[in-house]
Amino acid sequence: MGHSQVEKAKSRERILDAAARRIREGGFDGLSIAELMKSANLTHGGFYGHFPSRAALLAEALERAMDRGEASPVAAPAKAPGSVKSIVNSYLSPEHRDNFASGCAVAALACDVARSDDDEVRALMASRLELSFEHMAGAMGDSAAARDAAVTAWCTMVGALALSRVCRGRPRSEEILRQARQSILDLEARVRESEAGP
Amino acid sequence: MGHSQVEKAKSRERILDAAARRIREGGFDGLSIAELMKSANLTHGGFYGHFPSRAALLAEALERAMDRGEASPVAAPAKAPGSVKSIVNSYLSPEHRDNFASGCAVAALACDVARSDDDEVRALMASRLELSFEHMAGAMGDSAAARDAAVTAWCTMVGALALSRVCRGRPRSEEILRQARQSILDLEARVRESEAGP
DNA sequence: TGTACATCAGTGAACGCGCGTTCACTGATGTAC
DNA sequence: TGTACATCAGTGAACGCGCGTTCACTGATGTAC
Repeated sequence: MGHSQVEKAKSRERILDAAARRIREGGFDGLSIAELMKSANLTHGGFYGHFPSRAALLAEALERAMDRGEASPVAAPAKAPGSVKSIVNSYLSPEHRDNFASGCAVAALACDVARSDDDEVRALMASRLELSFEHMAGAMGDSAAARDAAVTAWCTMVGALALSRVCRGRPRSEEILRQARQSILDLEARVRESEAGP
Repeated sequence: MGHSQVEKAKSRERILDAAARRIREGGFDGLSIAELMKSANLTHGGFYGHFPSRAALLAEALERAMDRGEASPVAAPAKAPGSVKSIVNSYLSPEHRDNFASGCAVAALACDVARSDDDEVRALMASRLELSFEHMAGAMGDSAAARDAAVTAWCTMVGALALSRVCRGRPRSEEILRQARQSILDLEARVRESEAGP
């Protein structure tokens, strides 16, 4: 191939998209440069023409994973606010549970990021979480109570998706999703009541 | 050293305890046989006198991690039931957040187990989760509503601890713990009301 | 338009390293007499 | 009690392997004239 900046940029995008999917499937440790480059139709040696190191790629791939995907908590704020019901119905669905690669990066990687020594990586997820909290607070009415409830709702959603995945193949897996959906809708109802009250 | 069955069993315990701590700190991928054996004051070659493979150790280490530790959701059922307040106060504390090695294995490893191909590993966490749900249901009054709420409470606790760890060092980290504690206490209050009602 | 040259994205062999695992050996302990 | 032997938990060198990373090279494309 010749030296087209456009072509090079496209290669970089392919690598980054593949990495963003792969870390959600297999965690940070599950990604190897050779496999990654192969899945982007390149050979491993070319990697360092695009990224300075594996660690630098992982940080960028996490960012991409958090910005992409229908179920991403961060993709949502860009869209119309949506109802709490539509949020929990898509987030806490069997489809999202079964689809790691294009699902929520927080649910897929929270444990990995939690124990990461890399401050950049933790800061990145922490800042995207703030956007997710805001988005949920908006869907709940944007009151003070809504902003508090949004944090709980996110904890419940992330925990429920992870536990539901652990239990996949058992009836409990669906029960977890259903319970969490209902609890968050109840939570919203109480927030709205307190809003309407004195 | 001579061939004392007792001494060998003690070595095995040291290896297993060290492994149970290490996987909670660094995930399954963060454990290497050589480092593990060194931390148990042994050399790496002796490992296979105790376990048939790394994978077999990981399964046993996860089991141990889930059975041990003050904050473990599974250690709790063995103790007196305890109040919901005492459970959330210890589980959702900064101390638990900062202590991976002896903390809850679910919060530390849910993402890793969720994506594990090893059915044995997922089945193990799934079965211990059932005990945890039962324990929480008991603390909430053991009604039908309590059993439902227990599932939500666990999702919230696990999610909150993981997200709080991601945000460590930021004010948000403590806010997450506080919000989750309060929400679970609110949840319990509503369960008790429904119990006392018609 | 056609030729000569420069650029540089991508190639693939090679590196040092740490990993999980194997195995011949060691030497302290328990047992037999 | 003392000696000779058997046991076997633990040792440490060695293995093949895949990893992240480096680098001399290739060859298609863009540019200059």
